[in-house]
Amino acid sequence: MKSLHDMPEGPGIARVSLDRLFEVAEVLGAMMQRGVAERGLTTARAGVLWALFHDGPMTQRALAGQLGVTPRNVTGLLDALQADGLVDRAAHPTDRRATLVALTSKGRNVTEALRGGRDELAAVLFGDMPPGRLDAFTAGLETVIERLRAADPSGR
Amino acid sequence: MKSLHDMPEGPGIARVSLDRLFEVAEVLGAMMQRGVAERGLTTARAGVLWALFHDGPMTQRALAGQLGVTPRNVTGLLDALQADGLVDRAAHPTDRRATLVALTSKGRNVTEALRGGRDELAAVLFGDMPPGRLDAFTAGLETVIERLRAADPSGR
DNA sequence: GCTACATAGTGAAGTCACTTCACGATATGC
DNA sequence: GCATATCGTGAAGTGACTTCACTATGTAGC
Repeated sequence: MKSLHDMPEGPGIARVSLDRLFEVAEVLGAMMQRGVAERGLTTARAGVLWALFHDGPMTQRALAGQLGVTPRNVTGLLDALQADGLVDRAAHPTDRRATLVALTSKGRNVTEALRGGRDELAAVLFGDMPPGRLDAFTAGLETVIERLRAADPSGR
Repeated sequence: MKSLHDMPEGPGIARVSLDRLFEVAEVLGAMMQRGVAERGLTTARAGVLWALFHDGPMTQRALAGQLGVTPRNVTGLLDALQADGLVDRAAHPTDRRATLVALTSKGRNVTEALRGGRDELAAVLFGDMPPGRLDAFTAGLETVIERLRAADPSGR
């Protein structure tokens, strides 16, 4: 009676592919962290800027939901971003408990620079890849994402 | 004079691909963290076990080099792993300054379970993919890794 | 053999991302 | 008008890191 674990060397090619995937995740994470640090940010703080950039001003609670972290954590991240003049906390027009968080113009500039960096990286990585191959590759990534989310009940 | 940043929507498909790559990195990271937490570990501690599992007993300094962190940090990680009975610190046979770190049998069992989980995940993700497609996908990943490392002077 | 210098591990102190819990201020349903 | 849910934040704690200083030991060079 052979189970998965009895295989002499595991699932072979599939295992190598997964290892490559982990490797990409690691190197990409390191690269992003470095890019973001160059602009005086951390990945968590950059995530806040990114969310505000894409979805506009928001309540701290909404931001917490968007980022998948606790509201308390958002408070801390915003304290730092506000100290750097990248975001602004304003009174909510109708709910006096809430604060509306928005990017300052400086914050918008920084985030646009971040986006520029991402686009440059995309060009370096994929710019010369023939469309057919790139599409296939991206489809593969999407399949992986899908199955990963399906396999993980903690889904987000 | 058009530069990359003047493009109305950026590099298009390439940008989407990179976003998918980030998404994979994120979801995969979350999944690994969850899998490892199920066995009472953290990703950093699991990394230590993994290194010892693959390369055998090692000096703390060597471990630090392998993991790309400071020796001081390794001390802390090992303290936790030792408290859980997963690793063992023994005197180095020839250098009395150094300690030789090795997996205990419990540590080996846990690490083998981790490996089993990885193999199962690999099977779920790639088990049913036709070899040709899988090879192409993995080659794509390797190209990405290569270029990422080339683009990052901090290379590891 | 002894001095000079490099190296192995760790204490002390600090940063950053995160959490849970408690609490005051406000909104809201009935 | 009052009970109750919700918004943000103080307090306290964890885990992964870092740098710096220090002790104990190895290793050259003379």
